[in-house]
Amino acid sequence: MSDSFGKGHHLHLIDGSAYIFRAYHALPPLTRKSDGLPVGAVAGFCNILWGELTKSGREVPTHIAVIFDFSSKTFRNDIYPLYKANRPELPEDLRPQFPLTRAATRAFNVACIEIDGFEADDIIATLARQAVEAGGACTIISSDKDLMQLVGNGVRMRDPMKDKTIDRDEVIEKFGVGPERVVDVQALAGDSVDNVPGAPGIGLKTAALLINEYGDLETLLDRAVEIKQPKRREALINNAELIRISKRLVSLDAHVPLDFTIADLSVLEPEPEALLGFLQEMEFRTLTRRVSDRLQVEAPAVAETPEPKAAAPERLPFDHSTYARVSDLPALHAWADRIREIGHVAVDTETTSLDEMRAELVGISLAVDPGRACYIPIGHKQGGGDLFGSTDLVPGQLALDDVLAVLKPILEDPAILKIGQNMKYDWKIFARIGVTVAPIEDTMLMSSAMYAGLHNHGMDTLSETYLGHTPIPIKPLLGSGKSAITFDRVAIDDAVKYAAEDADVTLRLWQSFQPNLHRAKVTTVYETLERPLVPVLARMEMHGIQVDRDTLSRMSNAFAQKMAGLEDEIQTLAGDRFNVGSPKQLGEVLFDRLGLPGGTKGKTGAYATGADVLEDITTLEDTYPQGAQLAARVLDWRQLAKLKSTYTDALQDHINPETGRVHTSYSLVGAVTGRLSSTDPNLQNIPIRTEEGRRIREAFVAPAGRVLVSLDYSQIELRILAHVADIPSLQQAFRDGIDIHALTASEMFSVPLDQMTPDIRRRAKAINFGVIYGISGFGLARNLRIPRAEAQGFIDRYFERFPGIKEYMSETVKFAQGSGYVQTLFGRKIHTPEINAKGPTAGFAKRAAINAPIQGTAADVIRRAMIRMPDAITHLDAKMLLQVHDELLFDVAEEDAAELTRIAKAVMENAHHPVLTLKVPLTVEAGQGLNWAAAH
DNA sequence: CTCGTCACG
DNA sequence: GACGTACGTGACGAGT
Repeated sequence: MSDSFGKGHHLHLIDGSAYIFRAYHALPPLTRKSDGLPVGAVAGFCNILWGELTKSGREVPTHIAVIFDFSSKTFRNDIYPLYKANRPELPEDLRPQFPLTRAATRAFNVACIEIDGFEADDIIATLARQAVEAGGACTIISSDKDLMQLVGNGVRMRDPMKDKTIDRDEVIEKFGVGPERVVDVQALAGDSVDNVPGAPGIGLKTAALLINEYGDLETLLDRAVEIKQPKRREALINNAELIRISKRLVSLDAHVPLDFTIADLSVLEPEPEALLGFLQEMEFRTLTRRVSDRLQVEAPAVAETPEPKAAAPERLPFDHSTYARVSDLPALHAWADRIREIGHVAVDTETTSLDEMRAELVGISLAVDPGRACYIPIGHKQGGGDLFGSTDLVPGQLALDDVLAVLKPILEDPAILKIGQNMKYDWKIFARIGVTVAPIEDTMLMSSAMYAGLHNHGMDTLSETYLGHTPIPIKPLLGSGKSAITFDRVAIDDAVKYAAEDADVTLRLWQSFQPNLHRAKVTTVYETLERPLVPVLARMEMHGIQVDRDTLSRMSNAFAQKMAGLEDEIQTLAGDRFNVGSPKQLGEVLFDRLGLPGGTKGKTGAYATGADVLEDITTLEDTYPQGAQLAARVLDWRQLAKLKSTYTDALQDHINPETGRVHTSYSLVGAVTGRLSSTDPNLQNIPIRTEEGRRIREAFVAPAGRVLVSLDYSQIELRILAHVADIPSLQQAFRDGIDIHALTASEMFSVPLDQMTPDIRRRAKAINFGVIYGISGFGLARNLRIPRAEAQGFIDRYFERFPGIKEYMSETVKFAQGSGYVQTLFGRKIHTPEINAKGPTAGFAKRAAINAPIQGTAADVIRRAMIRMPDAITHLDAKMLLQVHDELLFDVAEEDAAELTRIAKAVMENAHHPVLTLKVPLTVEAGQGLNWAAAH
């Protein structure tokens, strides 16, 4: 501990107010159980602060402080009374938490600083300056752009949420100028959130442009008359005083009088009693446990303190040395006995591959109580991973058959719960050796039901977030790259620790999640939409779909030839050889060499060359014939390159040599809305929109004597929208089976249905989709390639015709802002932690919040259909193969095709019953054929 | 390992 | 006359 500050020392300054707001908006409104005191923001604040204090790495501070705003009135209000005048009122349940966050900071034994008349940012500026002048380093932990002017000369920032360092480069990326000119740019651009006026009509982009051209703000104002654009010139000349005031508002005061020195801020260990006392008073169970765990480890003297122990008696630290290795049958039977006694067990399998269809079982781990877990090695091999690793088994392992003789009855026992993290994986591994695991619990799915939108649901995240424990990483065991080994080459002693810990973590997560599932009111979601889908998906994946290698291979060759031809043409047009697949090189050819207009560089400094850009260039035939042709060829080449690399080439590699079929893997938690996602390979994005791409579906075939049947929901999201937004005319149209886009067009543009033109219908269709996505004038304008004003006109008229839509949108956003989540009609929750953010993030969050209930309800509907499907079609020779969001694909014996279509259609159309009655019918369209293209 | 691009609903 | 925007995904090649 140091009582000075200077060279070699490192000061961390935490922007406390920012923490509070992030914490408040990121968490559901938590209250203290005993008296209902709102403490959500305090809880989040403590979690972030504790994370910051226990962070390990090279950037460990020697000195630290949390800085807060004292009040909303500061010296800036004397300069400009309207400063921050349009800030929304503080939420009622947040205000009382402010003093608590100060108390929390002190409880963690961290200096807590606030000074009347100054913003936290000024104090941070002052301390950062002093730190650098004393020869030390300073890291500001905040993502506030107003602090970016301080970066440089030994001062850096770190965004605590993204854990991203903000250095000079990031500042330039954000403001277009270095830190020393940031205030000039801010003074010009103003800030609507803080009510800094700036120059009217000048935004960040223009401001940076001007400052870069003239050097600094004063020079710019002096020479404003030279500016060519009349609007800009007038804006600067007429508002010079306002701009200077703005600069004073955004400039931080680095000379705030302080009654302490940096030396007083040295890092101190928390006093266990004070800290645990505070946390217990707040009734933060998890954090109390986590802190007491940690302090016991680091400060053994505290272990005797009886208080914290009593607070979390059930919590055991993770101790890898207690995990058992099971090498003989008596030991295995002892574990089996304990499992039968308590009726549940956490299970995890270790294998040689992440691909369940090729993975070989290496071992099984079991956990029965927290801290009580074992690993049963079965397939570990000799030879530690060198190239000539033998195929001899390591001695001292039980044989698979002997293990299964004991475990199969347990794994299939309807009275014993099998708990896993991502159970679909283990289910498939066991299924391949003849064991059908049931009933199951899955901590990953529980997390997804409770916390979708807040974080991912991997075991590491869950363990860190809810157990305060970082599991042993797999990387050091397996290595990486060329020298990577498979799990069967891992030393058994290491494997025991790693594998048993996974089961232990899973068990503890399950215990901690159980009560929360009810509290979050998502038990039904978990039990009816998540858990039962596991065996359904596992069977679909294992069955796979037949893909014809020859068809793909022929297409690959044809594509390669066409591409070579196009490449020649492109090189000729360009006058030089370059890599057509490189967007960077292509951009240089188009915009530098050929001098085409419209070249815009993105933030990485590369020209944008996306399809929309290239399409615009193709229209310049008269002025730039060469460039227009080149762009057209590149578009063709790109399409072929995509089809070849992603589909015709890659799919061949995914044909399983044993089954001759392609086995995708669905993720139940990949999408926050509840949609599935598909990987390795992704079979949910096989081409269909272009004729050339569509032919790839001809390679997905039915075996001899069978056919593929495709059933897809017609307009399911629009139907759900018509229901939730309660639009009678749209609902009636769906009931009458009228073309919904044509009807929309007719209502909006007052064109009778029998006089509808394809173009008007196309526009209405774009608007209908836009609404589902949280429409904006900008987005629609870009999609339809029409002026923004016209697009806005369409939207206005749409809202006029269908007022329920606007109401739904604002109600949904309002709900999200109040609660932090939105819900589907089946109760699935999707959290929206960014909904109260400021800036462009808010726009994203709002649109996502509008879309999620619609997309999510549709996802729930097809999940329900899939779960019911197997029982509905048992009497038929048919298999469900694929799901593509609103489509199910079946493989069925020819003679059963008609019956399957009838039944599966009925299951899908009634999937929402009985829990939900919609004011619109759900309809399903069917097709069948010998391949997927023909079935659609 | 990130970015740009593009395939799907 | 721009803070910046349609929603949700996964895979590939290029380039760092």
